[in-house]
Amino acid sequence: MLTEREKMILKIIVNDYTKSGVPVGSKALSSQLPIHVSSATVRNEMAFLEEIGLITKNHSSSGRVPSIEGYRYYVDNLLNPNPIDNSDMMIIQNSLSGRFRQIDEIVQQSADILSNLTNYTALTLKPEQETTPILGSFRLVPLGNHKVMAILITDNDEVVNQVFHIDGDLGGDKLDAVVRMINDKLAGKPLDEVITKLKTEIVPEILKYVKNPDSLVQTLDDVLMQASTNQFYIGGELNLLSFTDNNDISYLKPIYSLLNDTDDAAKFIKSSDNSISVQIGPELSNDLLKDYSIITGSYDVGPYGKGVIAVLGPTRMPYSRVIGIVDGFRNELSKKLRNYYDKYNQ
Amino acid sequence: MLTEREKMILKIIVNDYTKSGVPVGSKALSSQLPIHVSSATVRNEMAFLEEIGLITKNHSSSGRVPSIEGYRYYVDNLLNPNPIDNSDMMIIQNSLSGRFRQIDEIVQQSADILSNLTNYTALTLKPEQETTPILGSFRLVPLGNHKVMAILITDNDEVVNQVFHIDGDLGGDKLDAVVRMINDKLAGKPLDEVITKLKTEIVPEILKYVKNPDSLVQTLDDVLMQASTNQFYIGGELNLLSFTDNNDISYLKPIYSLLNDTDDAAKFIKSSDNSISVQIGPELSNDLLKDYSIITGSYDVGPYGKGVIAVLGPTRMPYSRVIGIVDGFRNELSKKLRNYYDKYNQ
DNA sequence: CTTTAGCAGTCTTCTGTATTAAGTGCTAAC
DNA sequence: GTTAGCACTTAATACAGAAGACTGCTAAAG
Repeated sequence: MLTEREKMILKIIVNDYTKSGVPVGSKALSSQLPIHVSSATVRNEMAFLEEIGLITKNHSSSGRVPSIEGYRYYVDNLLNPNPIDNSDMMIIQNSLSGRFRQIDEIVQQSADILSNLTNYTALTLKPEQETTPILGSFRLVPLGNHKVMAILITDNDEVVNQVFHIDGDLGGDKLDAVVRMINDKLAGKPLDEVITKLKTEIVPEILKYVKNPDSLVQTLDDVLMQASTNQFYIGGELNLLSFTDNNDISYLKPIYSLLNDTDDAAKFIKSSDNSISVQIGPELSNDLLKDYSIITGSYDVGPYGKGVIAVLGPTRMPYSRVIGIVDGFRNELSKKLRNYYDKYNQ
Repeated sequence: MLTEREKMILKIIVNDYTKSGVPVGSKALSSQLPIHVSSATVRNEMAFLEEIGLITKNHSSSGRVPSIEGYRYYVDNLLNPNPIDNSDMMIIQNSLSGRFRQIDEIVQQSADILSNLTNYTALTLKPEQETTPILGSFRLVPLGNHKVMAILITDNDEVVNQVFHIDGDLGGDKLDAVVRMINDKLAGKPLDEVITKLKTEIVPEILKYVKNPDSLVQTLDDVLMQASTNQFYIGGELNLLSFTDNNDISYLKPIYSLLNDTDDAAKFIKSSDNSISVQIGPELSNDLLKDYSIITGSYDVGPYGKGVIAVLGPTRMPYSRVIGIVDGFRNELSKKLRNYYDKYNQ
């Protein structure tokens, strides 16, 4: 347990350092403390904080910077989240107030807004129910010229489509028969079950109608996969450049490919609980991200599931400001999306 | 008119400099010349080449680098395009040999392959006819739950779709009536004409069937716009970082937004003629690109129009190698796409 | 027992200087 | 026309010294 004064000192160190990026020394610190103590006293306290591992120094005569444990202590015990700026809130509300045709658009745009507000990189994940989505219905629309569009609709408002070509002639009535068969067998079933049944039950049936079902089956598989993997958006990727110290391309490339791999990236921002969580550097257990922190906030669309927004920034980021923004944003987004769902999905 | 020896010297300067990035001096140059002359002689020649503006130096005692005019002379008169590597050709053929469902996929993937081969940034444009595309047909597919998908098919194999919501109830028969009306009036007409007629002729008609046609009309407009603007793909955006000297984010950001603006970027790679063209630095007439060159090559899909592939690299890029790659690539792509069209669009 | 002033010592950063290496231009001889 | 030789220019590198920012420790004061 730290004394009040030690807490104050740690707090100022974190605040100063995240603002300036310069290690903070005893003199500057003592002048900022609300109680009057000399720099020598502060030095004693700092020596103690270093001993217990909350701060470190770069070399023997430099100021101190927070250690990972120091950040953790700060985030858990010291930080009081800045309430979000009025102007920032206006920006959020304005950008979310436009017309949207699909959830994807809102969630995608959210990534851009969030990255603009923070000047970091933002990641957003669409709302998702606890259970696997359920196949609503399935369509095949002939477009003429051997082209067919496959459309898949899930119970959570997701529409996935893909155009493919079919060899030989296939009349609209045959397509209708295939569609009826598939819907009879699979509508109302969870997608993972649909995926397995596609191979075992559907393919043999399709053979009755279509001679060469390869492209149809492949397309079915594709749209199913697309509907069942969780969609993931990134905003402000370029900002990584400005907040990474090591401005070296060979260093950044693997980070970019990490971010663009949906599965990998999604696992960093799956927030366990209901609100805001902060993961700092090594806590992300990926060596590439050891100098970065991720702040995740989940947003809640009631019966339609939960989504996640997240900000990726340097470990030395102004946590209280960013947490305030993420919190404000997730609340607005929840509101907006509930509205959207209520309007169209009664 | 330059003498043979002057040409050789200029050629070696460009070759050396594009390879190493280091200004080239008289001594290194003389040792590379096929005829034996002393460095002093070379110095005399270089002084002349500088006088007529083909090379410059950074400071009074540095080696020489090609000027923009020097590059231009080299590209126009000196360069003999490397035939493409066998291994590179294999890579191209392999990546283009997979199954593709839509043109977009091939063209998009081409940008990635091309950027990988060159380590620069690649831009690709879909094939386009000389005349505006023609509206093939138009569909509205009810998806249930107030959702409707609009699908637009053009005569050049383009399929554009968008989901929108419709207030109130709108039975399938009403939708069918709207679709029939639109197709009757507009099918077979060029898209630009369709766009203007949408507002004047179609909207009043739609009002007969739908009370609140806003979202429908907006969607029609969107898909039309999407189908009539030329699609544009970028590969290897990140490579910009590694070949830009000034690794400064504030310098790169405007370039990225320039590249991501379809209209702006497309105008740089509209190639006038039928083959390969090279635009060097200031010739691009955009100050942001003054240190970059663009090599464009058009590919030809016969009656289905022409597309463009392009490579964006630094002015000091190995032109002969890159030109070889672009040329090899456009030939393969032409073949592949003709194949594709022949197969499905008889 | 805590706080403080003072001071020696450490390390970074900045500045100026010297040195080296690469390359040019010019001149005079071949 | 070509070449050798030399003086001159500039960038890059290395080094030394000074300044500045801190720390840790000690000893005195509260």
